[in-house]
Amino acid sequence: MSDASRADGDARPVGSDNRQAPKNFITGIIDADIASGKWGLWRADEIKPGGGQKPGAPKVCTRFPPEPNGYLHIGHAKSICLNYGLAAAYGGRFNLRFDDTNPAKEEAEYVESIKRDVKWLGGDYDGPLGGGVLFASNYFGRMYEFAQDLIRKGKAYVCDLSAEQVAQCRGIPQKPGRDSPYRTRSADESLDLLARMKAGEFPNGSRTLRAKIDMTSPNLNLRDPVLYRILHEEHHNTGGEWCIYPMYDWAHGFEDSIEGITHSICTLEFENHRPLYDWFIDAVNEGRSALRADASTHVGSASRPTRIHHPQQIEFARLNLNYTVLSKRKLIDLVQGGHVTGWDDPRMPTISGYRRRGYTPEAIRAFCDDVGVTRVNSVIDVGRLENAVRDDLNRRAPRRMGVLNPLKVVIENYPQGQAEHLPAVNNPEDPSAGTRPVPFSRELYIEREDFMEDPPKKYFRLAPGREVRLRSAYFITCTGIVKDADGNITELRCTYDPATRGGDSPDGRKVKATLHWVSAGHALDAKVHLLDRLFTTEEPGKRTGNYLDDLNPSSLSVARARVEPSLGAPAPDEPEWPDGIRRFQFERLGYFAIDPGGPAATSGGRSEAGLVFNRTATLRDTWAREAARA
RNA sequence: AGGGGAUUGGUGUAACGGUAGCACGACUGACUCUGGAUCAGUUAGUCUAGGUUCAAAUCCUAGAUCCCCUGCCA
Repeated sequence: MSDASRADGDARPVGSDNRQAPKNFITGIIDADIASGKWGLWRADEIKPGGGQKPGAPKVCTRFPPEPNGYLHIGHAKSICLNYGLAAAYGGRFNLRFDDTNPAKEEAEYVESIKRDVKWLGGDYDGPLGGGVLFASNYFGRMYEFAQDLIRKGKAYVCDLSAEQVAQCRGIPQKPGRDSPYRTRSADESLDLLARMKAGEFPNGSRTLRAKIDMTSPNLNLRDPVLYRILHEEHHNTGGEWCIYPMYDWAHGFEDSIEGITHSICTLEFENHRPLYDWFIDAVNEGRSALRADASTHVGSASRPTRIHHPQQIEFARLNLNYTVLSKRKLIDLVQGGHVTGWDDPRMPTISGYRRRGYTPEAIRAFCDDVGVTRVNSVIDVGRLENAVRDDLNRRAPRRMGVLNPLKVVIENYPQGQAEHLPAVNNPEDPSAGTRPVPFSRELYIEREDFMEDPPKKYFRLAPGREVRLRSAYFITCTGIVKDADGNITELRCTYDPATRGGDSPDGRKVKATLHWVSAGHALDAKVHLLDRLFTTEEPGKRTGNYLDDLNPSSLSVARARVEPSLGAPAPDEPEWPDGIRRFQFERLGYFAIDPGGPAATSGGRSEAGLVFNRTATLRDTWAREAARA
């Protein structure tokens, strides 16, 4: 669906770049539907002005239907990419619809965060392919009419049983349930009671409206499911208008029906619900006249309305990641328990967390394409996500130098008080990125780990008497070590070879290592958040039953770094990132993004702390692997 | 008296009766002013047992294992 290799960095949404959606079993179903003409063709009057659908092309409509009761996470990203990507690949329509049927748990704040995250990811819900932002609550009136219709048809009844009694009557999978004593209540009485439930005459939990299906069905969802419950609760959209709210199962299929969704894509656990959704639509359609081909002019009549649209539900396996928790409950616990700083903590697997950490939407889309879409429960190695962001940033992120753990180096033969600016390549993957001047002087900092007094054989970096290259600068040779009273190395004395200016030796002599560095007098102070995985085990909680036991105590450590001065303000040749987040590769260290702060950030905001970076990902480090093996 | 799904290298995913392929990882090597990147190569798989067929990952039978379903959550 997306082209993660796009280098121009513009903000085109997923899939609008004419690439085919990755093939999977869902595209197979859609292709077959198109071949059979199942969903018909776009009519001109169905396409909004400027819409991306073509009249006469086969109709494909998808949607992303989140409940606004939390922030979106990487699992939702898979669904967004899938649904938007399908609409894009087939010239269809994509709706963002909030499933806001439970005001007790939903908040407007979440609506805003979800819109932002979907858009950032490329789900362009109000662009050419988008059907806009929609709400289930906008359909409450029609759903209520459908409920009345079922009551009149003898297919639903108001039940006075308590929640416990309903559960009791439902039975267990191996045993049939029992009918509610209210199952035979007259339609007129149910209609009256439902109206009074809606008006708020009864307390929460006192009655429900239930479908009259089959209390002996092996599918528990068909044992007279609850359609409406009484909830005296203010709704973010409808206010106090309703004292009853539809259950998800009752509402969801109608939401898709009303919006003309053709392919209603959801996760595997809803497969058992599909017969119920089909039953609801069929129950409404019973006795109605068929849609005609010229449906635009066919409105039916009051006594015999036309049938409602019957979407096709398709289930796929949700995303699972190792070293990660994705259940909404656990994410809420992490936030409310103070184990992270908020929903957008850069260690969180939320879209806003990844954004703040420096991940790009292109990388997340590439990852979603990469893992594919199937009906098989699987666990994806989180390393693949990390690789996706490395892969994207390697091509696009400008290189800079920063020293996380500084060790002072004095170049003894470099004139005191002198400084020069050496050109450094901005991106070896992209020659057009040019160069930038980097100041060099007598006193420098290098990474403490880049020096060893007594190095093992495979250690290539600086050591007494050894010559290495300073990236884009000079060859230097270590001539002395300065230690404090405790024997800690506090400073290195080196000499440089003026003939190697720029990093090349005219005599062809080789060095085995190139080090990053900064000029002590020119470098900027920066705070760097070194972020690591939030959990130390592949399946958090597997061992003890409590996932919090597997929290990684060192998921966040803070480094006081020294970085090159070009980082202070956006350089003119710095790439423009559509989301405004400045991302870099610190040479030999990894990818880092300037922390944009966030509503939940209590520390780490730029204003109070100066320059703050979040480490997006480390570079692959074969030396670390080698060292660990020894 | 249960019902619904799923099973291909370490991981993920193709192959829809006709050469088991791709990606990631791992391992070798080359190259390199990032121990990065890149390039070349190696590695390793059809849940089990029967059956149908010239031919089975694919069809049939039996079994195994895993996931989902007993909210007035979604």
